[in-house]
Amino acid sequence: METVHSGNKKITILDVAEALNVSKTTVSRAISGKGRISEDTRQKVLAYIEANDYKPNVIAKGLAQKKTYNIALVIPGDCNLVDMPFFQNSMQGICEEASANDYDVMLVTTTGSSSANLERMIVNNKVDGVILSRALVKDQNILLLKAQSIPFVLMGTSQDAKILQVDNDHRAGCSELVRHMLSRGSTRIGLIGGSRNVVVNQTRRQGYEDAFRNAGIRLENTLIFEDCDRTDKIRTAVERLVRENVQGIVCMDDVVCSIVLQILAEREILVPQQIQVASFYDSTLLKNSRPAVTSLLFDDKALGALTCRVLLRYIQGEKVEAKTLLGYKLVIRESTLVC
Amino acid sequence: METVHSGNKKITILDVAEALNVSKTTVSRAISGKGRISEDTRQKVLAYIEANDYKPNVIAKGLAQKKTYNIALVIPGDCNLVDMPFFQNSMQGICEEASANDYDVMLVTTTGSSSANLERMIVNNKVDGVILSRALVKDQNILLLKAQSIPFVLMGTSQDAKILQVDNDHRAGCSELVRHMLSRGSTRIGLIGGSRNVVVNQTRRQGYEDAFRNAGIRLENTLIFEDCDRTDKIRTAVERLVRENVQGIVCMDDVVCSIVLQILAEREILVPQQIQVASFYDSTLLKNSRPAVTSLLFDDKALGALTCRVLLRYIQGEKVEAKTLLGYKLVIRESTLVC
DNA sequence: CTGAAAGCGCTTACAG
DNA sequence: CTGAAAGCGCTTACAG
Repeated sequence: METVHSGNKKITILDVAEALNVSKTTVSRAISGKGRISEDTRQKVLAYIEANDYKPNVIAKGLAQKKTYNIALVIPGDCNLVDMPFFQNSMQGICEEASANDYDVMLVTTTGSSSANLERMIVNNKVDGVILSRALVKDQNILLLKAQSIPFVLMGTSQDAKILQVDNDHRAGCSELVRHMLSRGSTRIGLIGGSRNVVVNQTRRQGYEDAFRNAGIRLENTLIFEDCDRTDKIRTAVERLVRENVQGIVCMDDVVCSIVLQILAEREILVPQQIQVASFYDSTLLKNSRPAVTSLLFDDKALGALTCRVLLRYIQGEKVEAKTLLGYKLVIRESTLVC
Repeated sequence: METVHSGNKKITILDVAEALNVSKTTVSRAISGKGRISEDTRQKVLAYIEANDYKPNVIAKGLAQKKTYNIALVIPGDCNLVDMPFFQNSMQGICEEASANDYDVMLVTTTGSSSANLERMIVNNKVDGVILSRALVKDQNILLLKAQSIPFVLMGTSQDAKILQVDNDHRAGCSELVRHMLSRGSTRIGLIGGSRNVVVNQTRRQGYEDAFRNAGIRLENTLIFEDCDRTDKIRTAVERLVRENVQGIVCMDDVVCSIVLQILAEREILVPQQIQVASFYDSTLLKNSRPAVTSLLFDDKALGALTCRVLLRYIQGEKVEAKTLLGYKLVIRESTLVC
């Protein structure tokens, strides 16, 4: 049993079987741990494999088992800067978790309307399951995945209880943030929201509403601006809110927030003295802003890892939670500190 | 030849062969287009496949051909916000190009020091080639890929001429940008640069130096600040440059630039009247900044697509350019418009 | 032009 | 406890 590093010729299961004078079956069993095998031969095989650097061909293994050991990660091709840290961080969590379970991650980008790339991946049998990284209100990808009846989990929230979901608890988080602002005598807190077609924006809005309800303060619809996905719309919203004499503005995300801060600065409105400002999502974008902005902090990497774990468990036939919510951290900074 | 949509039982090559009373070989040939086959039977097979929605199992095909029809995309797990649009956009270009060639993209995140995930992917035989999305000066991944002698192309620049490379022409772009600033009487333009361990930062610096050389202006090393990867370092650099009475500051990227703008604003230094500012990289981050910032614009999606195309051609044994540079666009905005 | 057969590198009943 | 054989779904010399 000598160690041979014979260039880059890949060694196969047959090679190790012959070298050890056992059958392929035995080698396979030693590796997989399935089936009866004596501890002796098992160690012998493992030692040889270790010494000769044998790596089973996962593709062949998959073919025999009708598995691929791949999962697909679907990310929207059209997301904006503010969403990127989320995708980036969750992506890393997913990759690491997958790796740890000997799975690999296939990347699929979809463009809002078309799920063509995802469909191709599925009909080509290249994946055992799928992670969706964002839900739209009417989601093509979800429709497709259900039709194909392929295991998938949504890293986000859906009204459809039959869909496996893992998400940050945006609703509770946003509610607590707004409660924080309402608790200091303020009753008029405006909301500048994002696209209503994106589920998470709806969820955040619900959190906003919860806070008012819990505090027994009447919700004024004139203080809520949705679909603010462009600077001009945000500008209009800010101007209206200023005219409405709001005591605070909550922004759907950091990009919205940085624009809001800028508009307020132009109009020489002091934050937080005249108007408090907070963001529902904390990225590095606001790290250098003055004043520092109160916002919610989520652990996106952990979210990705957990989502991946749920999918893999589901694929392996284990029982999984239908819906899991992860915690948040309310980070109070200067922008909501009224003296 | 009736169309059957029999639930979700996947149909195999054997099924279509039997239905048509031909051999698997014939079906295979009709699909691949390889080998002699009568146009008649070819059409017959193709029609049946179309009607019955047969999709060849790419995994099995790959096993037989010792291919995977997958490529790996390596992205750094530790990149900061400013790099994300680049990764996001190039990623999309890569995915689309791969899809168009019936290839799929596997995602690998690496953490500076460790190439473990990449290595796993390779020894597991899961990919035919690799795209590297960033080069470090001492790059672990490159070392690994060379050792494994697996096809790869770098979406970036390397001194090593033996590495296939596709990159934006950062050097020419940066040179032109600095020339633009020098051409208006200014001779003292400072540089605030990023990590010296990242190759592209070196390339940008070369462009900066080229501009001085071409203009016959002496380069002052006291105006060059590198490794400015934290706010405090940037602050120090800006303060020194202000004391040096520079007429302009070029920033390595948009994050650096937005911080620089902020610091100048705090000190009530007018841009561009007192100091011009420009960025070597244009992202959406500066879209809303006042004044609008002059910077370079690259087509990252096209870069990704081309990189992917080069890799696929190389894998298929075609001749490819050793190094390709893509163009840029100098976008002149208010921040460098001195009257 | 077409097909039988061997093979890609594994797994897994089945038999012993 | 171990192995021969069939099979996963394809491709591709080889022979006709």
